[in-house]
This record gives sequence, C-alpha cells and structure tokens, in this order.
Amino acid sequence: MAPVEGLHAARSRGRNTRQLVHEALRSRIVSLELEPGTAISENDLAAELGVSRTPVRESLILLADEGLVDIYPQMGTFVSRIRERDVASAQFIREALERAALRDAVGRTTERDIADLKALLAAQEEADRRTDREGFFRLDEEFHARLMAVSGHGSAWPVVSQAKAQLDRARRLSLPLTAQMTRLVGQHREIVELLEAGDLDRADEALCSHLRLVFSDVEKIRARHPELFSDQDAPVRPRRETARRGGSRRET
Amino acid sequence: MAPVEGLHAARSRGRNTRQLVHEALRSRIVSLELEPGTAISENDLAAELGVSRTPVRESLILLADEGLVDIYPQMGTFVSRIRERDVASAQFIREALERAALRDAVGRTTERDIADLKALLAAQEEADRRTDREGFFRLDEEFHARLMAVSGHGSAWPVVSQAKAQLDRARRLSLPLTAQMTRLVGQHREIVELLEAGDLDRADEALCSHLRLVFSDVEKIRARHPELFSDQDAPVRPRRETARRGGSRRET
DNA sequence: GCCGCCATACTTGTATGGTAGTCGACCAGT
DNA sequence: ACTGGTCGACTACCATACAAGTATGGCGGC
Repeated sequence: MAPVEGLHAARSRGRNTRQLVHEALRSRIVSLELEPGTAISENDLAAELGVSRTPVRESLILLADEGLVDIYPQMGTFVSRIRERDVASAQFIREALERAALRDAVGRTTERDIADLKALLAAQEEADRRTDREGFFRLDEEFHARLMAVSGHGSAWPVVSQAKAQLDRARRLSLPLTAQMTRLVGQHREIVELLEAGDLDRADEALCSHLRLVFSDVEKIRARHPELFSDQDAPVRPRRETARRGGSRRET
Repeated sequence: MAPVEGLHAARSRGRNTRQLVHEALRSRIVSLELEPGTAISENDLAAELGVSRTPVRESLILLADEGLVDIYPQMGTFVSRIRERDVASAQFIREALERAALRDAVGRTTERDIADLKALLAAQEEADRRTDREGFFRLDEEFHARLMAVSGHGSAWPVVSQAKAQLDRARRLSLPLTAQMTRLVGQHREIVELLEAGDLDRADEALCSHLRLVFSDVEKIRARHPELFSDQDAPVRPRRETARRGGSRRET
C-alpha cells in the first residue's frame, strides 16, 4: 500500500487526519484496490499511513457505519463482502431518490444546467474513447450528482452517494463488459435530451432503465467473482489469513 | 443529566460502550432533552457517564455524521440547531423512500401484515387517548418501519430513520398542537385501509399528505421556538456560555 | 496418527497523557 | 470610558498504554 505522501501536509488545508484517512480508505475500498474480505489491522494501517491508531480507528468506525467494513470485536476488521441484501437495498434507495429528484427537475432546469450536463456528457464520451475507467467513474458520479442538484435536492446526494458505494464495487467489475461505458453514456445523453424536452414520463423511464442496467448484471458479475460476494444476508465471519510468519509485513 | 444507571451492566449484553453512549445521546437529542445549541464536552460527558473519553468521542463523531451535533475543532461540540436545509432534505428523502416502498407494497401485503398494522393502529389510538407522547412516538416509528417492511424494503429503513431524526426534533414540538396525534393516527388508518383495498393511487396520496402534515407546520413551530433553529444553511458558530466562574458544574 | 490442551501472538475496546488552537475575561494604556 | 494585548481555561485532536478476548500453532497424552 502506498505510504500516502503528503498526508501531514494536507492537514493544513482544513481537514483533519481522521477525514483524510476516511476518504483514502473509502476510495481504496470502492475502487476495489482493497478487495472484499481483506483484513484491515488498525495497527498495521496506522503504521503504513504514519499516524496513530486513533484516527484510523475512528475512520473504520465510520466505514462500518456505511457498511463498507465489518468490525468483529477482538477478532478483526475486514472489508465487507458484497451482500445481495445490501445491493438490493442500495438499488432501491438510489432509484427512489434519483427518480423523485428527476420528477422535480423537469420544468425547473435552466439552459445553464443543460449546458453543464452536456459538457459532462462530452467528457464521458472522451473517457470512453480512451477506455479511462477511473475518469469515467468520476464523471459518472459527477453527472448524477449534478442531475440531482438541478432539481434543488442536491443536499440529498450524500445519501445516494453512500448507497451507491455498495453498488460501485460491483459496477467496477461490470465496466469491462463489452461496450458497457458506451451504453451508459448513451443513456445519460438520452436522459438529458428528454429532460431538455420536458418529457417527464420518458425521462423517468430512461433513468430507471439506466439505473437498472448494472443491477441486472450483478448476477453475471457474481458468477465471475464469487469470492467477492457473501452468500449470507448477515455478515459472515471470515477466516484470518494463516502462516504470515515467514515474511515481514512492513516494508520499513 | 441522569447518571445512566446500569451502563456497565448492559455491556455484558453484547453491545459495547460506544454503542450504548451513542444510543443514549441520540435519544436525548431527538427527544429534545438536549436542546439545539447545547454544548457537549467530551470531558464532562465522560465524567457524567462514568466512562472514558474514547467511547464518548467516537459516539460524537457518529452523531456528527448524522448531522445531530456540530463539531468545531478546538472550540467545542454542540447539539446542532434545526436547519431549514436539513429539514427539507430529510423530508425529500423520507417522502421518496416511503412512497416508493408503498408502491411496491400494494399487492404484496398478506393478511398477517394488515393485522399487524391494525394492531399498531389500536395501540396508537390508545396512546392518543392517554396523551402519551413518548409512547406515540415509538409507535409511529414502528408503524412506518413496518409499512416499509411489508414491501420487502425493510432494510432501507435505517436510512429513513436517520433522515427522520432531523424531522423528529421539530415533530416533537408539533405534537402539542391541537388534536395533532388524533389527526396522525387517522391518516395512518386511512393508509392501511387503502393498502388493504389495493388502491395504489389513493394510498400514495394519503401517505404523501400524511408525511407533509408536520412539514407544513415547521414554520409555525419555528415561530414559537426560534432559538432552536438556525437561520444559516451552514452551521453557525455558537457562542460559548460565559461567566461560569462562580459555581461548580459537577454535582459530585 | 489423532485429539485436546495450552501458550502466544494477534485483534479491538477502553483509558489516559500531551499538544495545538480558540475563546473570553481581565488589565494596562490611551 | 474605551481599546488592545495578555493570560488562563477550555476545547478537540492525536498519540500511547493497558485490558480483555479470540484464533492459531505446537505440544503432550492417548
């Protein structure tokens, strides 16, 4: 794991260590850099990041609240596996909130809003062309956030974002599917055009099928990467890795 | 503040100190026992609860994440004032999720579900008769949770519950309004009957107007208790209480 | 060889110490 | 009387130490 250069330097910019660690860890989990099932030791992580256990621990508590890690007292903390139940729940939440926002957005959008959204579309097409998955993800996030913002319900985005985190780990695996990015950006464009035209019903329908595209692929993804999923609804007790004895874990 | 009897005894029942402190504080904030604007000191609270600062601090971080307290580094932690923006956001979230769930519930409800809901209605009427506001609140919470559960989206309830926390502080103040509890339970009954009849559109309409009843009263409530609200969208820096010099704060 | 016990090295939970920063009251100088 | 500077008390943040509990590897008895 990278030693997080400049962590202490960034602290001067208003955010404290806890928030920095939280963001860094969250990013690594959602991006699958830390795979579901991976053990996270407060001690090791603190040593790797060059901070004490306290901010690391506090970050993990927040991540546990988001459902991204499972903490088993006196046993260990593990990146949560993708749970069928959580994915379904996140899908429901996201769908309900984004669709409700869109319904309020129609008729309230300014030309400026449309222009902004179209600029994002262009950037997405560019990312697709370059097969830049990381960039595409960032732009996708921004697109949906902006879409909610134009309805005046932008302050509800963090809730969607948190639910989305559960989905994004699966989404990350679905992007290599054939022409997935192209399909997604096409749907984005359709939504914007219908929104611009003020066609509420069809815009809603387009958004709904867009949101369900990845969800419908989850089972395929699960077949490809079963080890990242959990069969149980309740978190399952993972086994600790054995025989670390030989190698040193720290690269210091 | 009460010394939280039996806190350590409860620890043996699986939950750790952090969770207990978290729940206790949350309850006190939502019930307005701790009024918006009240300063919360890690040191004092830990001493009062008879635990160390660590679990208290971790609880406060979680509460800050929920928007129930505002933490100003090196200045203090304060029960957040009710913000117009947060209330509107919570209302949007709750409305979108509960209505979406209800739409999925129609046609899927069993007789058992209807019977359970009706039992809750009876209990609510009883609480109304006795003017038992605390009991009514508990039953209201349980009713809406159950309503979401019958749709199969019960796992999304925690999100609603968290949004509701922002609303509940205002709701708490609205209950003394004339016949408020009677009106609410009447609407509950209407929803259940329309759900039982399978009338999707009217059930949705009834739920929507039910959810908006309190929201529409927020401005009245604000006029009565302006000190509990914040004019700013962003959290405002509260002033520390002055001239404590004379008396000792601890009753030990 | 197989099973059960035990020591040990880990884990998270909790308690406490030390630091930097902010506020508010007090006091000197105008 | 009023303003500016200083000082003290308080804050949350971070680091560290201790405690309680668990899983695992090895050993002894069978």
